[in-house]
Amino acid sequence: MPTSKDVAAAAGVSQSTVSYVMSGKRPISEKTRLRVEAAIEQLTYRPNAGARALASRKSQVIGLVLPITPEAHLGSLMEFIAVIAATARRLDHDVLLVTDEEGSQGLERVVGQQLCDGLILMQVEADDERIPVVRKLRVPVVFIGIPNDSAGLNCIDADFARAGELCVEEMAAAGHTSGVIIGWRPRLVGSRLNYVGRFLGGANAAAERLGVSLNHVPATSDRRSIEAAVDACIAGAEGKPAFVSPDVTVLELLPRILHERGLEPGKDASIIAVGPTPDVLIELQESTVLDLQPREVSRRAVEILFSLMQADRPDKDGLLELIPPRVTHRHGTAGPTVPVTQSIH
Amino acid sequence: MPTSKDVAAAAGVSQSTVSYVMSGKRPISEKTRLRVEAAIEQLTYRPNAGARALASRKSQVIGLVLPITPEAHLGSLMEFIAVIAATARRLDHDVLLVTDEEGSQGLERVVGQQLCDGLILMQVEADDERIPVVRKLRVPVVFIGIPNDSAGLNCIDADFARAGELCVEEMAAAGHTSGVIIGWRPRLVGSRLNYVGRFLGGANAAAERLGVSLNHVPATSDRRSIEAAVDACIAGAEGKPAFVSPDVTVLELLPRILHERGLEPGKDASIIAVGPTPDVLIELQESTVLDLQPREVSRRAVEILFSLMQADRPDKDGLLELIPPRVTHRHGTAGPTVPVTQSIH
DNA sequence: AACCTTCGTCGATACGCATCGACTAAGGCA
DNA sequence: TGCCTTAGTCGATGCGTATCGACGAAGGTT
Repeated sequence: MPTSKDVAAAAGVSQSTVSYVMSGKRPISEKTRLRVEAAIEQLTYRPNAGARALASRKSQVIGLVLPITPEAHLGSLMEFIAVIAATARRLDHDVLLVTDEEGSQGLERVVGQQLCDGLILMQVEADDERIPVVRKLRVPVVFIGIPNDSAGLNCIDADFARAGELCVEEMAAAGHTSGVIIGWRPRLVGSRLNYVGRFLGGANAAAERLGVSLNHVPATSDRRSIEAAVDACIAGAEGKPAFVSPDVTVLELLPRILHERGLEPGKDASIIAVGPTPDVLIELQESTVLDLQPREVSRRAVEILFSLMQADRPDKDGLLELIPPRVTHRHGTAGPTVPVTQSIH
Repeated sequence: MPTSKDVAAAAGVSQSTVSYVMSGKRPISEKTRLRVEAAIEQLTYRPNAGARALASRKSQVIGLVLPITPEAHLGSLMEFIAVIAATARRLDHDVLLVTDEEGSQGLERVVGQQLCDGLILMQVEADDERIPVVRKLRVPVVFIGIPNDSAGLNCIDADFARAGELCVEEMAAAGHTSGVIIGWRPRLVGSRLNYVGRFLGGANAAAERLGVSLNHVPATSDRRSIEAAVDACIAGAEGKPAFVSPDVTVLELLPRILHERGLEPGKDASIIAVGPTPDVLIELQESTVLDLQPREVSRRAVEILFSLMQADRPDKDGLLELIPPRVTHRHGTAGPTVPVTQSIH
């Protein structure tokens, strides 16, 4: 493997000049720069990451910490990861995977070894056991998710409370006076991931404010219990019933179930989908869609981390950023149509 | 951050002694070793990864290369990643994520920078464009997936051909003379990921050998087209029909569709599930299940990579390892039951 | 008794890069 | 003309670790 010394020799300059050409931290004459760049090209020189990290005290790597919990939806996790990796690369950094087999010791290890210049923590729980560890770390950390005590921490997430509000506001705007939230799976509802609670909190507040009667049942993959929830809502509804759900299976079944009961979505009843995956969307017509913008959340997480890494004093006050959901009204009858109208509240 | 020098001072030995205590590459007296270990513990010393990599020419990191293609099922990808990361950690290495935004240049970069000691490539296509690049790399590489020309490469995957065979053998053993494979999604069938073809090849060969009449249709998420395939199979079947599918949606719908037609799975018809996810399994009773053992594939990929990394001369002949599927016969009527009988062919 | 081996430790060096200080040449200003 | 600044480059040093050679001590062999 060629070193910067080899490049220097090939270009007829000193090693330090090669370094300054690459970093741009001192002025270099056009002529010299071109010679060095040509030598780099010709030798296909790549700076040795270890040496660079040792000398500069920066690894150019960020750590991505993922607890692989059973309640997590692995597919959506993967989407976050992809965006985080791409964004980091755009900022000339790589991503180290830190799974939580080691528990929070893994964090201490990768930071202690100086493998990472910063961390992004995913699947943050309400009372996350990693928080006390993080507070002692000497590198910036960004949480995706909002723990209960977020003081001094840098957190970002989709604004689930606002999403809950929006669902109810949409209902009210469409003339509904009652609706049901067929929510997340029971094990998720009971978990320490608090976004379920944030969503319901927002929804309930809006329901009270707008005079909408709102029920909530957890989702199951069992058709009969979904049908029971639907029927209860229909029976209890004063006017047209409205259905809110973030669950893939529920969203797939809902149109069929409503159809069997002689209700036409978009006319006799409303469906509001929360953060659906693309394949659900294809079949979900005549509905309102809340996009929770996972890609935007991921992108911002990386951007925040970088701004912290560049800051001189990382002892900031902490930061809480909530990405607002996007509301889309879908019309049409079949095929992978695109949204027709879109309103941003 | 404490360094090995600090540890040495605290223990009253030289820095090199600390190094030898950690590596065990030279004999150290019990007494000295305990003193050094106590100092390490007390200072919470962690060797600097950059310095270690620089001096030893090993980064203790493996690169995981994932093209984030739309046809990939992100959830199952994530399962591979989790197992790979855990296995690597058990072997005292970390995992660097290399997404394919940079294309195959990303491989050259991470290896050129000596960020990784080895690579695992996922989502390997029949005629993968990364292959020529890989052949020039100076680090060991393991492919998960089997390209058409695998000569000199180290490849591992589930044995899809054998899985296809097994499906048909299971049919024949259960007395079926005809069946249908409701396969993967069309965009996957048409993609360059060749496991679909390997599966069908194995199935067709076995069908011919055993005199089973076999059809194949791609899967869709559209219930009507699935029903059409089922009806065609029922109509064309001489005896009881058999249904094979790897698709989540199809497997969820199949029992219901059969039931509507008065057929009872396990009695009047057979369902063979190929590599289903846990949530599908919960509802899939009275069926035969082929576990493609993704965790075993991931684990072996890492193990093979390590054996290559430890080998002195990496210019081996290449290696092709296929993990046999596991066949399970499921009985029972409801709930997350465990398999009752299991046969390994 | 002379010699050889093994054990246990130390000092010195190299790994490849970033960075600081120093130096020269050239230009600006009085 | 003399002084000061800036551009452009080089040499030297340090980052923290692994590893090689050397060395004394202890034990074993003839």
